[in-house]
Amino acid sequence: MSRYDAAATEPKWQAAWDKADLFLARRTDQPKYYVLEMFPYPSGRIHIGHVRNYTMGDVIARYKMSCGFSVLHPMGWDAFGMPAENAAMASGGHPKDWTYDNISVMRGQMKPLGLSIDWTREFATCDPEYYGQQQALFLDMLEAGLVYRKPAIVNWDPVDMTVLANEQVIDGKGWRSGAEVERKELTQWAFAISDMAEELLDGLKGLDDWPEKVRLMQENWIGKSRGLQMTFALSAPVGGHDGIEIYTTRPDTLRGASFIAIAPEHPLAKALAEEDADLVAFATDVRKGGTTEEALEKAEKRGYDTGLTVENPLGGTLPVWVANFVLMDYGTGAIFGCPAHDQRDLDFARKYDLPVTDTFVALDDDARVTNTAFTPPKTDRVRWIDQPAGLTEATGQEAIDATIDWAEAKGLGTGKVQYRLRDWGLSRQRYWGCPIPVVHCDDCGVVPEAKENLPVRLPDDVTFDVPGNPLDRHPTWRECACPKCGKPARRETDTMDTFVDSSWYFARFTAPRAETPTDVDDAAYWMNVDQYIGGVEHAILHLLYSRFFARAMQKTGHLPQGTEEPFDALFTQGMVTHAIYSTKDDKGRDVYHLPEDVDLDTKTLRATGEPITVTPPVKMSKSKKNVVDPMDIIATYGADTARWFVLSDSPPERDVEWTASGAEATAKHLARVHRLATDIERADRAANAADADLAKATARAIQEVTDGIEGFAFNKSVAKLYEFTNTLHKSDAGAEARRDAMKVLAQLMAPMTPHLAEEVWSMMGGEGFVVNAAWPKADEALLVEDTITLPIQINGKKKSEIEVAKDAPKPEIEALVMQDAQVVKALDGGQPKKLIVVPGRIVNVVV
RNA sequence: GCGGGUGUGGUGGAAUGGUAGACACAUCAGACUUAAAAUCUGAAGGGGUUCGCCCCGUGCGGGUUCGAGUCCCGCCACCCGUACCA
Repeated sequence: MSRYDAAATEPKWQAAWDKADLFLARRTDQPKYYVLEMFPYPSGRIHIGHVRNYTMGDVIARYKMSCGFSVLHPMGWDAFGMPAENAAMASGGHPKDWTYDNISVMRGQMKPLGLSIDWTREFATCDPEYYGQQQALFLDMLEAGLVYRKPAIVNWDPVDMTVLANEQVIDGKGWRSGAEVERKELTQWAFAISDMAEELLDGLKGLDDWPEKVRLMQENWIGKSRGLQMTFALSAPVGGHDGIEIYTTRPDTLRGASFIAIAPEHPLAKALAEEDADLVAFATDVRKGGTTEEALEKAEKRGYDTGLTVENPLGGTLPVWVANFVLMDYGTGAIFGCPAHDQRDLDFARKYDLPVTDTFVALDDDARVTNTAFTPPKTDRVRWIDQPAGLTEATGQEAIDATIDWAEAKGLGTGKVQYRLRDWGLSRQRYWGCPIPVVHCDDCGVVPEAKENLPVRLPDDVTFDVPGNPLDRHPTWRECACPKCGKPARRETDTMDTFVDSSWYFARFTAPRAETPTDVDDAAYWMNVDQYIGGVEHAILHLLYSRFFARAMQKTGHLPQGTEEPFDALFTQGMVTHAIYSTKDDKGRDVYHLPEDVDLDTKTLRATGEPITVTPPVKMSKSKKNVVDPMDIIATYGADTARWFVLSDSPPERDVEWTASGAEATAKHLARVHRLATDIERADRAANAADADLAKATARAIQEVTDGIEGFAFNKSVAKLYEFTNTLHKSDAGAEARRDAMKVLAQLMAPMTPHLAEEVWSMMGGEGFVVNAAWPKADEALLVEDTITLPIQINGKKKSEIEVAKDAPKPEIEALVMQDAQVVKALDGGQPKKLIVVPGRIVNVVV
């Protein structure tokens, strides 16, 4: 008997599929199905997370093909971004070469997986054909008022004189220079996504096939809140200001206000700074550090007393402080602080010795705030102390609404809806991205490039030997003619955020070679994406930006109606994590090592014997070197083993810590299936009584495996396939019955292990390709069981069981239960306190 | 800090509020073999046992229920995101 030879079989079937153009997406009169996995960044080599992601998509794509859909399953490359420039800096090459080389390596690694991808649609976002269309989109969005320029804060490295990504700021210091990073304001292009906040929030309601958690995260990110905007009059006008406009989501706590805090960038703070050197020093000092929300939130809360006061409408005055925790971006850049009911305000008040005034107390507890702010949920009822709107007992939310009404009636302020969502700054001071197609003209100002001049191509002759944007220092690239007046002008040297590239690629796949960003006919046929699959790390930004782009593309005529929500169903797979292995260099910095370079038994580096530090598993990333190359599994055991292996065991939405142990056992199982097929091929046993049992098991397998695929529980489908294989293996049924069951097994395995499935299908005399064969349907009649086993619990613990007819009436079951030896023993002659019969499920006897 | 999630045997995991541990991995035992590999068969949560069974057990502490891995409250640990990593 010959062993199953994956190395020979897999290329054979891949060639056959190619020859038949099996995966070419065609517009037909069948219903269409668009499966998309988030496209990869070409980091160099595929990792196991990719295999997991693309195998899942392939299972769906092949399953839907079998179900009679015309399937679109494309692949491309999210090819712009920082790592290419970092590589150029580190090793002197060119980002373009690095990127295209990586793409070709990764494509070469993906092809052997036998994915049902229409490779004719492949593109990379760094292809001028793609980014040129993106520039056209940008110009249309500019015209439609969806893009504008505004000041934005960036991480500034004062030594390298360059803007840093958040990732490049480590503990508040520049990653290369080590200099303390400052927050600096630059004029940047931004998409007006916050204008669509309400729409984007509202749209979430219809996304029934998205994970609830993703919708929740997006909802919280958009952060709609209703609050009060009001102006506190300054006791004495200063620098042209006679009041401070604040925004608060807790106007109900106005009585507890003990100070006003304004952002260091607030116009009043800036005005005061002109004559106050100490304030300048304070503002400069608190500007140190990175721009992330996390860094800002975790930074020590610090303030500067301006000495100014404002009039409190409830009587008295409040001091005005400049505080580092007030953000100019949100609301009005000014707040009132209520220490009793906000921990941050309380910490601030204790630090600077400001009063703490309770506004409300718990219903059943008069305790006043000391060192922990009292912040019950807004839905809890509390007892109010001298509430401005006159409430005595009410929930926080009721009090907020009442206080806004009260303030509006008294003319103190107005209720206002605010969103946490900020506009999307898209300018990047980097080379390897899509050039922003505008020109700066001394006479005409900012002028859009003419569409006939697109694409604005990146120059190839650039170097990365010094920090900063090579486009900025290129000798000639900036120089151009103003599209409006024709005079010499300068190109914009900023490029676009790479999130722009990934915000419309799904639309481009519907017509990847069109001369316009999309072909509306093709988009109308293929959109929306029926099933989108990707990492949960994209739950907010990428998905929100794509939802915004779909709307923007509709407004600019690039997408048809009905595409506002471009992803009908979303599945977020868990992270593939792995421990990190590191040593220290002579400067005490971490040096990371690949898992294959490490001896885990001795916890040392194989090459040098140096002891390593093992850090608990986190998301695989190239920079931490905690990546595992799936190619060894593919090379050793074949693609089907790799595919089956990543699908089995772990539920797809859960994070998995990667371990390759077990790959061999997977390969053995697939060989066993092949052996079983060989066996069945040769068998000639006559039909017999076991045939019916096998038919039943087959029906159940169809049912359960299909349910698993439909429900993205591939691990359960795999478990059922193991079970069915064991059943078939042990079955005494006749040759024909076993052959029929084996054909079904091949079909059910086909989405997961397509090569082996084709092989077995052809051995069993199946017609054509298994992927084209209609998906098997379970015979309903065979799924029904006549008798069931009913467990008997005594006081909630299982003690016994009885066999009953499926539809046995309750009295009959009760009678049987009362005769059960265990029950008789437990009752000891008495009567049960309670007898609970759940038909078809369980019996509980309470004694 | 904030938002979201996860936690079950040695391991990955299964379980519409209803038999906890399906299905696998690793392990052990047996068959086949001169031997090994491969293959096949079987055992197995932990502890106790008079071999009938009994007790304990789903991160921790409470609660609801005839019945909780599942629902509620309070913790702990880890993961993802936190707007310039992609």
